[in-house]
Amino acid sequence: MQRKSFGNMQCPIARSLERVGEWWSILILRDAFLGLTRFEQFQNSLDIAPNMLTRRLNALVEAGLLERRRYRERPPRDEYVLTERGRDFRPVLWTLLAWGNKHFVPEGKSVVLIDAATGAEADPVVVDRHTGRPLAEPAYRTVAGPAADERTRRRHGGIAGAAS
Amino acid sequence: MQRKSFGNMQCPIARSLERVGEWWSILILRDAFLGLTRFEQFQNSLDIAPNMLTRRLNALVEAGLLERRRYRERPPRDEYVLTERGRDFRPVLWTLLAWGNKHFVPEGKSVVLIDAATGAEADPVVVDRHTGRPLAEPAYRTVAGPAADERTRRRHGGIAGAAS
DNA sequence: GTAGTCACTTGCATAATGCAAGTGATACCG
DNA sequence: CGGTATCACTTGCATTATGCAAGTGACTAC
Repeated sequence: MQRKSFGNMQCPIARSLERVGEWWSILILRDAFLGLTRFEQFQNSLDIAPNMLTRRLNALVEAGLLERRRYRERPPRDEYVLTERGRDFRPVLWTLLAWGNKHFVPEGKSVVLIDAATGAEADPVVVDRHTGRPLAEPAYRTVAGPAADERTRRRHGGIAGAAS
Repeated sequence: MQRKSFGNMQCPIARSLERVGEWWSILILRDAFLGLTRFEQFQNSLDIAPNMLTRRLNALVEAGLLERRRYRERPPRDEYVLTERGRDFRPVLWTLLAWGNKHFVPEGKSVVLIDAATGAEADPVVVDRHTGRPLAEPAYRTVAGPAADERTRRRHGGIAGAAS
């Protein structure tokens, strides 16, 4: 009985989770954004068992989020650096950070985002790039796209561009 | 050997993952945002085994993301509706959607966000609420907050407001 | 030549996940 | 009244995944 795969679902959220949805994966990415690159650094930071770290790093490399790069020949030592695909994951971390800070830190914030220029705390919001308006219902909603199959189309109202 | 908990880590991302980081949880939330409320609806939509669905729904109720509400007395039947905490999770789904659409849908987009007023496709970006500027490095970065412990402070540069 | 660093692997226990099947209360049809 | 259907689950049991502890191998530093 293997864990059911989300990879063959059409939904882009499901596809994303197929890559980062496992225990530890997102925390590894978080640390990669903080500048960690080496096995030992991740292990110290996360307090994760080495076999788990090996599996997750391999999976993230496999998924194209991290790149394994040799930084020393003898003995052979690799470091793990974010690819473009990996770096594009950053907005997800920002929204997770904001959500966590709002709901799960009763003792006060331990990590905050700041504007490096002013030092002021930043508050991440998701907006539409074109209009600049904050995404919110019902002004914005998800619809089935051009490549949607029957099941997806049934879930959502109509298809993009064909909204009455 | 139980799965290691992220709940006692200070990081708000880890705290968040403690609530939604399990397999299926985020997809259940996705469906809740699409308007699904009942056990059978989730089961049909997700193609998930009923015992798994029971466990995840209970966990999400426990974590305060969903609320169990009786909609019929005899036989007793409950529906699951998003709480405010659950609704606040929406931005995370938007960023996951955008990331998935960019990287994992070679056959074309199946789900897109649209501006309901114009029908135009929306492109989610994360900005600072105060300045409106897109979050990006190095203009914005995470720092240890007021309630940070030693470990957190070591990971990040300094503390908020104390940036030189 | 002993100890330390670094990135792992191996062995084995426990937990999580998953399928299949069953349960119980009720409604609907004939 | 009997049979089928709906709905939200449980229970049983197999298979993975996760995790700790310990070991390995190739060096480097003292």
